[in-house]
Amino acid sequence: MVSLSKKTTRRGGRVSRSKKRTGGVTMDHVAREAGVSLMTVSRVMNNVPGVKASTRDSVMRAVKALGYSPNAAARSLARNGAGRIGLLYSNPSAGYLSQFLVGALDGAQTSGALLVIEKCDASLESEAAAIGRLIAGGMAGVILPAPHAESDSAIAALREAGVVAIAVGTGHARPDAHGVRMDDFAAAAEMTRHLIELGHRRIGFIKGAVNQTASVERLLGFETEIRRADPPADCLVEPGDFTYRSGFEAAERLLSSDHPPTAIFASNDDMAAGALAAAHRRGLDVPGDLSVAGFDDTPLATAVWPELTTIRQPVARMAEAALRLVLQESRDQSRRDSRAPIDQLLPHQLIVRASTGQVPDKS
Amino acid sequence: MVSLSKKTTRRGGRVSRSKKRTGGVTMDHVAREAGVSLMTVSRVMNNVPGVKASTRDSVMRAVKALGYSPNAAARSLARNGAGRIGLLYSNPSAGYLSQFLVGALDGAQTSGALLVIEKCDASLESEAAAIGRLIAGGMAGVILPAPHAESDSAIAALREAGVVAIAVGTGHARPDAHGVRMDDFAAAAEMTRHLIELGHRRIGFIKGAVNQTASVERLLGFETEIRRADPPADCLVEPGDFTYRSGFEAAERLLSSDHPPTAIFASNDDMAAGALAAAHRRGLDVPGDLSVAGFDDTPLATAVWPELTTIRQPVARMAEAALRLVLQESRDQSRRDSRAPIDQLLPHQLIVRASTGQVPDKS
DNA sequence: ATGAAAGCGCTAACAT
DNA sequence: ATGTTAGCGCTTTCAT
Repeated sequence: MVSLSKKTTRRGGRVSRSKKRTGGVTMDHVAREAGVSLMTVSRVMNNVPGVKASTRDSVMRAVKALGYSPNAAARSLARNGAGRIGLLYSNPSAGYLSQFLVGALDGAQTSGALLVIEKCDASLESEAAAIGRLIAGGMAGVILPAPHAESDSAIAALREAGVVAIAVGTGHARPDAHGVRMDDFAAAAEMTRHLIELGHRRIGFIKGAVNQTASVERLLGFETEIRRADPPADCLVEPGDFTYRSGFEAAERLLSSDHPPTAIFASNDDMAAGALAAAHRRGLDVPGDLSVAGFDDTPLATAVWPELTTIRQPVARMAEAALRLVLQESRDQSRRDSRAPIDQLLPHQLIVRASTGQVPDKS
Repeated sequence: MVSLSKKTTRRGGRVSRSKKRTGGVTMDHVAREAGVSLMTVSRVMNNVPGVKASTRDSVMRAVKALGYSPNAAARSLARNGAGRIGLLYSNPSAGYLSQFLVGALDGAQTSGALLVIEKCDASLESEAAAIGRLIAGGMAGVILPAPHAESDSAIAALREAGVVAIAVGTGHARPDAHGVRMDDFAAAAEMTRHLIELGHRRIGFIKGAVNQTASVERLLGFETEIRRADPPADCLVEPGDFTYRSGFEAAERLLSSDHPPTAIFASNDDMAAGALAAAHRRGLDVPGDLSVAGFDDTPLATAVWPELTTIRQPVARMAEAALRLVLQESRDQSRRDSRAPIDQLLPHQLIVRASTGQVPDKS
C-alpha cells in the first residue's frame, strides 16, 4: 500500500482499458513525480504561502517535466461555483469586442474561472433580461464592458442580488461598482499635445456618444490641452456617436467651414475612419493636407489607409484585469462586504502612425 | 428542514453556513422535485432514449419550475474530457472573429461543451505550437476557422493525435476533415446576378487571399455568371488579400483604367470598404457613379457609408454547427473511425443595402 | 510545513 | 425503464 496502491484504487480494475486520455497528466502524477502529496501540488499551483521553497521548486520541476496544466473544470467544480463569472455584451460590431473576449477568455483560463457570456441588444429591457439570466445562473460576479458599465439599473440589479459587478471602460470611477478603466482624460490630452507639437493650431474634435462618460473625459482632456497651448490654439467641436457615419458627417461639417481645421481628432477609430473618407472625398491628402487621429486602436486603425495615429486602449488587459478583480472580490465578499469600490487604472499608449503629420505650410 | 434532509447530509453538518450559492439548483433538487432518481434526470437532460414519456415530462416540469440549468464544469469533468473542444484563431482583427466566438460560445453553453480557445499568429510554427497545446490539453476535437481550416499540417497533426478536426469556411469539402461551410460559389454568382440585373455590364472583381480556397470559389462564381449574362457582360479582375488596403489599391487600378467598370465586387467587406474610399477620393458618388458590393456582412458593412450590399455569411451559425458536429463526432469516433468526413453546408443570403444601384445612364 | 478525507455536480458502467 | 455505485481532477477542512 505504498504510493501506487492509490492509483489502483482510483479507477479500480473494473474498466480495463478505459484509457480515455483526457489530456494526460493530473496533479496526482505531478505529486508522485515530485515525491509529495497531491495537496502540496495544489498549494504550489495556487501560490498558497505555507510551502517550503525547496518543495515548491521540486514541484515546479515536476510540473514542467510532465507538462502539467490544471483542469479548469475540476477547479471550478471543487471551488463550488465560486469562479462562475458572467460577461454581458451587446455590440458585436465593436472592434472592441473580440479583443475583449479574448482577454477575458485568456484570464479565465489561467485563473480557472468559468466564463458565461451573455448577449443582449441595446434596449434597456433586453439588458435587464440578460442581467436576470446571469443572476439566475448563479454568477459570482459579472463583468460589464461599455456601454453596460454605464447602466445604473443593471448595476443596481446586480447589487441587490449580491453579485459583484465590475464596470469596464467608464470615464471615471463609479460609486456603486468596482471598475477597470483607462485614463481617458490624460490620453486625449496626450493626443492633443501630439497634434499641437506638429504645429496644428486649429483642431477639430469629434465627440463620442453622449451617454458614455468616457466621451466626456476625452473631450475635456482635449479642451484642456487646447487651452494650454502656447502659441494659442483654436478648436471646433462636433457631435458624434462613435459610428463611422457620424464621423464622416462631422468631418464634412468641419471641412466645409469657412476656416477649416488642419487636424481632426475623433473620439474613436470608427469615426476617424469616417473622417478619413470625408477627406479623401474632397481630394485632401492625409496627412499632407489634413491630419486625422483616432482613439482605441481597434483593428480598424490599421485596416484603413493611411493607418491611424491613435491611442491604444489595453482592451485585452482590461478584460483580464476585470476578470481577476471580479474573482477576487467575489471571493472576499462574504467577509467585509461594505467597503469602497476598487478603481483600477490601466496605462494607455499613444501610437503614432501615418495619419498625422506636420501642419501644411501656410494655408 | 423538510425536503432538505438530504441536503443536510450532503455538505455534512461541518460547514455550518457554507451557503456559497453556486447558482442553486442541482440535478439532485430536480430529481427530488420530480420524484425520480438523479440518473433519470441526467438521462432526460441528455436526451437518452430509454425514458418513459410521462417521466420525461415530469422531469422537464421540475426543471422549469426550479429553473435548473446544468453545470458545464461538472459535466465536462464527469465525461472525462469528452466535450472538451478547442478553437484555434489567429486574426483578431477580422470582424469575423467576434461573431464566430459568440456563436461557438453559445453552442458550447447549450451543449455543455467546454470551449478552450487558443490563439496563435500567422506563422506556421506558431500554428503548430498552438495545435500542440490543444492536443496536450486533451481536446476531444478542435474547430479550425479560416484560415487554419486550410492548413494541411494542422489537420494532419490533429488526425495523428486522434483528435477530431472541423474545418470551417473553406471553399470546398476537405478529404481529411469534417467541414462546415457555405456555398461561396453560389453566393458570388448571386451577387453578380444582382449587379447584372441592375444593368451593369462592366464589372470589376477584387480577389481574396490566394491561400484560401473560398477565394477561388468566389471568383469562379463571379466569372461563371459574367459569362452567362445575356446582353453579354465584361469583367476586370484584380488581386487582393482581404485587407482594406488591398481593396483600396485594387479599386484605384480598376478606376484608373481607360474603360473603368460601373460596379466593383470585392471578395470581402474590408476590401469593399477600401474600394469605397477609393471611389470617394475620386469624387465618385456611390452608388450614383459606381456600385460597390462586398461579401461576408461583417460589422464593417454597416459601419461604412453608404452601407454595403453584401452576402451574409451565417458565421455564428456556422460556429454553432461546427461545435455540434465536433461534439457528435468526437463521441462517435471510438466506434467507427474511418468513414467519410461530413460536409455541412449552411445557407447564405444576399443583403441589398445602399452601395449598389442602377448603372449610370450613359457614361 | 505537509497529508488525509470528503465532496463539488455530473455521467459512466453496472445492476435491477 | 429506472436506480446504484464509483469516480472525473481538484479544493476544501481538518489532522498531523
